Amino acid sequence: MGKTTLQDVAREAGVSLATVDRVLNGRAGVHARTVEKVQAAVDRLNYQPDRMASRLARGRDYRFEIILPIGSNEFMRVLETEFRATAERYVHERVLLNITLVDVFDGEALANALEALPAEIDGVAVVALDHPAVAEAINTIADRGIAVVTLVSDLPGTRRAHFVGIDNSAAGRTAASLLGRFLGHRSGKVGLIAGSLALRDHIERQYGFEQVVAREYPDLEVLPVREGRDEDDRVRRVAEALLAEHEDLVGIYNVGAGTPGVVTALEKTGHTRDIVFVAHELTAINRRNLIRGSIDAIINQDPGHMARSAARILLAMREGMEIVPGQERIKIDIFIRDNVP
Amino acid sequence: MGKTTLQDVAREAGVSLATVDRVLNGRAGVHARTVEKVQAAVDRLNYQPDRMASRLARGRDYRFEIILPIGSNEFMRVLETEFRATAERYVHERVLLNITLVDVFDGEALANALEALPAEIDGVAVVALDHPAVAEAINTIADRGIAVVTLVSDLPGTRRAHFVGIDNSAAGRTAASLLGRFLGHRSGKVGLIAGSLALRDHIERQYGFEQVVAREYPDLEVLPVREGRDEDDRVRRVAEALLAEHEDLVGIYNVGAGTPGVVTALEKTGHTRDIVFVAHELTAINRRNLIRGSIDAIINQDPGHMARSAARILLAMREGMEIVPGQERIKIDIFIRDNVP
DNA sequence: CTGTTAGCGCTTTCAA
DNA sequence: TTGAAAGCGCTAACAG
Repeated sequence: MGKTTLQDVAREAGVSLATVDRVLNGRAGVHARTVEKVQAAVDRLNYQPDRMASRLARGRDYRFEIILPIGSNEFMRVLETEFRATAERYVHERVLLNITLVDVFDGEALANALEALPAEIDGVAVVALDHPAVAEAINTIADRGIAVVTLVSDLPGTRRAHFVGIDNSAAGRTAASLLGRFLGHRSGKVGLIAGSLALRDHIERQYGFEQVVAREYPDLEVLPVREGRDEDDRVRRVAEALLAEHEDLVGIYNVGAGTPGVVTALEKTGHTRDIVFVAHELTAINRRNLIRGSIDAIINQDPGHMARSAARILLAMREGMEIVPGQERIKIDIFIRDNVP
Repeated sequence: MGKTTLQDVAREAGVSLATVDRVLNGRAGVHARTVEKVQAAVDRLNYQPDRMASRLARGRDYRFEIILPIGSNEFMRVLETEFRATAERYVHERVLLNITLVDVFDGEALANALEALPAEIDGVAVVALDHPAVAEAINTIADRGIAVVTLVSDLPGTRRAHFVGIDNSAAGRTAASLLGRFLGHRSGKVGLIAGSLALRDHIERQYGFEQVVAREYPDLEVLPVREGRDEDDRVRRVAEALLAEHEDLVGIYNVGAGTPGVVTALEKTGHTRDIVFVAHELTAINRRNLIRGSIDAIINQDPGHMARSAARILLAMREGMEIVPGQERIKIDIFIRDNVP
């Protein structure tokens, strides 16, 4: 029961309301002995603060910064839209979400954006590139007392408090399973296209994929990964090269964005039926291609879920809720032709 | 901005706080002309109530009833656990979730349980059987002013306010796609086992399944559905019969619960490798069998998500938020051997 | 039918 | 270093 209130604690500790508030919120200027007395009372009564009341009384807004990749990557655009929707919902609860777009493929730029953040902000969610400058920037602002949450692509080893995203190794393993089973033990080569080898989520997917192919589908040969920068056109050229160079290509796994590029390549060369193509992220464009049959399966991370989770975690950390640092795993959805929403 | 408060509206309308509160919460005893004045002021100022403040001030608890099937159906037990967890989280927000277990396969019993609900409760979530008595009971309590939400299995045509669950036709279609593609165009018979033909979710899955097989996999013959009552033992016997009667059986789709029964049948007859088996609900037991290879794919509805959604909707309806009556679609998750969590 | 008033549990000046 | 008191936006008696 949330029955015990601040009042009860104050009485029990023999101090005033304000003092209890001070120790509970770690505000300075309280005698060590008093702190202890209050702590003891809190424990004894098993006091649980009422967040509704506290938010009401505070009046001030929370400010969070969301840093997303700029560019044509459709998934990121959807994610942005979801964050805007989340922001709207939260506006009535006194929390402000500000969205900033930066070039994530440029480590220095990302690091600068991070360090340029005003000191008053309460937290930041960022799609992180695996670059030394970025890691350093994250540590810097984390030390400044800002809660940092990595989004989509993690940066373990830094002092980020949380990661919100899918289990990318599992996603890669799933891609391999799907591709392998859809192929029905045909043998041949499989091409992999990633956005960048400095994007940890892509690398993890690749590892997961290769691991399952090695174990379960030894008749398949995984070609060396190529980079497509998550841009349709660049990805298309990579796919075309793959198709031209390997006549025994039986499958393609697009690890990152730019799926329409692969579709174009497949269509132009007339390979939509005989090459199994597994992609990521269900966007409007991918959805259409899935239904038309140019994509065999899509492995998805739900952008709405991610945006809401990130906002919730950022807020929870600021409100002093007990958040176990670590990660919030967003579930993987799989779409095949007949279950697209 | 949620800047405008009740005060502002009161001033603008030239009435008191209490009167605004009355019209906003639809309480009786307000002159029609006053109501209009207030409404006008609300519209003019685009007033948005502050739910935190209102919950704080109200003090009273909301009471919701959750009615779930009793029995060994593991998915339902997990759903129950999730509801208990949700209840715990909500206790600090002044909402009480009470869980009642009934035999859902017994329409009369379910209807009685529904009608026996105390009049003071604010809402109920129920896994509905497609039975006339149940439909009537739902209408009765809905007319009594209680918000009714159907869970997992819907009952359209009644005055239930909302349905929380997956798109079961899509689930059935997905099962067919997976089974068909995993079979790689082998031909033969496919057996379907449902819990009961009076469970609408099972029927919808069956339809979706048959539709895709007819359209995409004409070499597959879908056998008439059989009922397994969602009980492991009964399901096992049905599966054994299927196996014994059709030597050209190539696939099984278990539409409802009782999946361990199918696994046992498959193992005893040595058919774990050559028969493709698609099941529903990722529970601890199913998970193990998936990894061991006795199940080829699992289509899941996330019980945690369902419990949280149901609670949220029930609450939102009571707090007068604008909830579009209809359905809250829970996403379908697909699990295959390499992505089980 | 309508207004006044006292809180809900917490934060935040402002004094002491 | 601590306490008293005034709200935050809303609800709910209780008067009028």
